[in-house]
Parts: sequence; C-alpha cells; structure tokens
Amino acid sequence: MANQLSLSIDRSSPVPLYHQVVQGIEAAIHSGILEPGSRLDNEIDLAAQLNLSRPTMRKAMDELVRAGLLVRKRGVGTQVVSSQVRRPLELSSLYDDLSNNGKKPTTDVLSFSHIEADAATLTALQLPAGSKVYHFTRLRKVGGKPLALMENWVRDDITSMDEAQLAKEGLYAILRRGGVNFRLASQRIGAMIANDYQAPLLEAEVGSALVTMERTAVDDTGRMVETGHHVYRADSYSFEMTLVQR
Amino acid sequence: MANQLSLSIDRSSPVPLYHQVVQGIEAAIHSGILEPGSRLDNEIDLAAQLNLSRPTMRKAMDELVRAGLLVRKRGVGTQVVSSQVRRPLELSSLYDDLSNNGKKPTTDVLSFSHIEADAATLTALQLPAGSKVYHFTRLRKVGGKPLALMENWVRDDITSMDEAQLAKEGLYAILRRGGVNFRLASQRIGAMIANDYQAPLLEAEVGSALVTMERTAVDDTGRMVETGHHVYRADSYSFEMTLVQR
DNA sequence: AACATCCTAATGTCAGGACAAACTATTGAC
DNA sequence: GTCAATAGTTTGTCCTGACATTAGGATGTT
Repeated sequence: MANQLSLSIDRSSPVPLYHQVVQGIEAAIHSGILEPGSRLDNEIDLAAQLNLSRPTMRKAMDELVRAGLLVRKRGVGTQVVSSQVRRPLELSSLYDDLSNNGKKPTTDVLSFSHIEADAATLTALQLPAGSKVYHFTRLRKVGGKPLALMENWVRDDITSMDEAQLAKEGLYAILRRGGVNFRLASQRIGAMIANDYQAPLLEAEVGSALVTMERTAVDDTGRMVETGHHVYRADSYSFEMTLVQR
Repeated sequence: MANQLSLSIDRSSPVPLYHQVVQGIEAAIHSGILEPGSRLDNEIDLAAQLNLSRPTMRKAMDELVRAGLLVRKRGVGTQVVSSQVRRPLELSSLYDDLSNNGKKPTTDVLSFSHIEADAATLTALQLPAGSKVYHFTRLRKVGGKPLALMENWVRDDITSMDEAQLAKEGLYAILRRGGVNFRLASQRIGAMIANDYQAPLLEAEVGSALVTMERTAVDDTGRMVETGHHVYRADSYSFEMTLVQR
C-alpha cells in the first residue's frame, strides 16, 4: 500500500529480471525510499506494477528475505526490516573486502615456495600423495598498519603464480583470472594469543588477542582449491554476518 | 545417470514436497548412497521419477545448492559436493548447539534484573526512552567445565522470565515458547584477552584468548528482541560455517 | 462487553510449458 | 592432425494458472 517504488526494468538487459528487482529494492532500502518497518505492496500487485509474473517477483523477494532485508509473513504481507542489520558474510577475500570499502591494502610476501604437500595439506585439499602445492605467507597492511598474517596452500594444477603477482593483487583475483569459479568455502573462526613470531610482524605485543580464521575453498567442479590459516589483530578486525532463519 | 536414489514422496504429508526431496537427498548424501563427486540425473528426469514438476524439483535443489551440498553447472549437470564441508551457521543458540551434539550444558545465572534500559541498549533494541528490559549474565558449563560467559538484554513486552527459568533452559527456548518467531540475527565475532572479571569465572588465566560474539536478534515482526555480548574460551569453542557463492 | 465464527487478504505450494544460454562432444574442413 | 563449426544436453529464466494455508479483522451471537 502506498509504496510505488518506481523501479525500471530493462527487458533487453542480459541481467535477469528478478535480479534487477533485487537491485532496485536494495537500492530503495539503502537510499531510504523504503523505510524500515514499512510494508510493501503484495506480491501480485508488485508483479503487475512491473509487468512481471508473480514467480519472478517472488524469486526476487526470496533473495531479499534471505539477505535479511525483508521479512514476510503469510496472510499479512512483507515488511522492510530495520536497516541496522548488516550484509551477510560473503565468499570474498580480505583484499576484496578492504578494496570495496575504499581502503588500499598492501601485501608483503614473506615467503613463497612450490613444494610437495605435507600430510595435513593433502587431506585438506584432498590431493593424491606426492602432489605439489604453492605455499606462501603474506602480511597484509592497511594504511601502513599491519592487519593480517596469512598462510596459504594452493593446488598447482589450476594456474601458476609467483611472488610478484601475490604482492600486487589478492589471491582470489589471481585464481579467478586463472579460471576458478568459487562456489563455497568452509571456515572456522576462533581466537588465540599472539606468539613470538606473529607479534612483531603485526606490530602487536606478545600476548595480545588475535582472531584466527581457517578456510578451505571449493570451486564449481568440486575441487578443493585453496586452504589457509589467517590471523588478524583483534583490535582492527572482526567478522560481521547476518543469519537468516530458514 | 545411474543414480536412482529411490526417495518416497508422501503427497498427503503436511510437509511440502520440495522439502521432502531436500530431506531425502540430504539423507542419501550423509548415508553415502550419493557419493561426493557423483553426478545426479538431470532435473527433468529426476522430477519425472518422483512424479513432481520441474519447478518443485528445482526448488529442492536450490536449497541444497545454497546449503552447499550440491553444485550445479549449466550444460553439464549437478554434482554432489565433497561431504567434508560443514553445516552453515544457523540461527540457533549455544544451548541448542550443545544439546544437539549430545552434550548436557548447565547454566549458572550470575545476575538477573528488570531495569530501565541504558542508552546503548535502547539503540541496539530500538526501544523508546524509558523502556524496561531484562538484563542478566549467565555462565554456561559443559561437563562441569566453564565454556561461555554471556550477558544479555531482552525487551520485556514479549514474555516474562525469571532466574529459575534461565537456569533450566536456553534463552531462545524461553522466547520461542513466549511466541517469538526468530527470523534473523546480526552478529559480530572477534577476539579479546580474558580480564580479571572473566578469567576466574571461566577458570582460565588472565590474559588467555577469548572468542567474543555480539548478537542482536530480530523476530518476524521486525522487532529487535534480544541483544547480547558473549565470550567463549578459545580453547573450547570456535565458529564453523559454510559460505556459498550466490 | 466478551466470545466464537466467518470472511478476506496475503503468502506458500505446485503444475506445466516455453525459450535462452552455456558447456560438451562430435563432426567436418583444411 | 589441428582447428572451427555444429548439434545435443542441461541448467537458467520466465510465464500463466490454480489451490492451500495462515493471520487478522469483521461480524454476529450470547
């Protein structure tokens, strides 16, 4: 009711209609046109307003519900949820996160080697014995201040890489250019105390708090592409996410 | 091809058909009938085998892809992803998590009060000035060993609660019985060092690593129901999750 | 005035069809 | 033998239509 939300749908665009709707409503919410708590028109009217079918409209709203921007209730309607909630955790790299926020991260490559994988890596990446992997440690800084210390293992049968590349761009950018389509990642977040090795690199005291993250990423063919162990200064980094009830 | 996966669909059941399919395939994967890496029949054949329409079949597979169990590729087919990946982070409480894993958590209520909310809480729960909230701190133990120290603020206009209830069951169970339907939660995970207050309660050294979690939960009407600040012993708890590329 | 009942509006589920786009593998030409 | 065009398979998108289920208000009765 009373929410015209004049989106424009471009049927000749290659981007799917439902996704155009998602982007439109997302923009309307972030720009304040759709206020938190306000109710949207019902699905059928909305679909009619945009000359779309109801399933298409529903698919768009499904995504927004999953993203935590909308809340639906049968027999009642659809509401804009408080904009205070944050974006869900996405499959992206720290480099992407920082770049998107306008920061300019730099990377020091502390070590780089192309070696035979040890047992733990073979298991994590599900590789046959004797496989070789890239192994490297990097220090990421933002504004000259160290933020993260990252150790990664990457299978070598996808794309080749070298130290210079890693210093210039993010690991995920390199892999994506190498033809990897990431599909999902499994990660574990915990905490630890900075040890003698980590502390000086991160310019922190030995014994200060660090956030730890272990991640293994899988591509669209089901291959384990990369596994890593990262630690972050707890005073500069934390993980934000929105959980949605299914 | 060659994957019959003989599911049985009960059309008289109140549980939606697509959800029955989700459960069936999920069970087949976990029981090993569908091996990691194996390809499923195409959507149309699968739908025909189960006497379902393709949209219904697709909706089921959509959920499984989102859950990280399947991987689809246009022009190729659908594959079972390695079962090594873990469950996605769900909107549940620590109490639920532990109970589901067969552990028997106990709860000490350290403090409990029904007071006027301070400024930070008013903001977090988006309440009008002068509102009252429940405020309490709890210590959760598993097998007699302290695991988490939790401080929560809950709005009081939904359901009443007391110390005895909190000692006996989880906060989310109480709220759900009070008619709250949780929809989403926004949370932030980080790390800190145990201080003089936390360390003895958690039976840890001052200066040991703690995982911190701040969460605000929203119900299906868009109300902020609960906000809390929890700390966990880093040697006993970490957050596992599966991220899926959209 | 309090309660139970009916009605309405909205989302939830399901069907069947059509075409588009992407990937594979085969076929054909050079 | 190598490369490019082509055909076939499979998922991706979009449509129309129908009925079920739920929440909440309106209505009527006691």
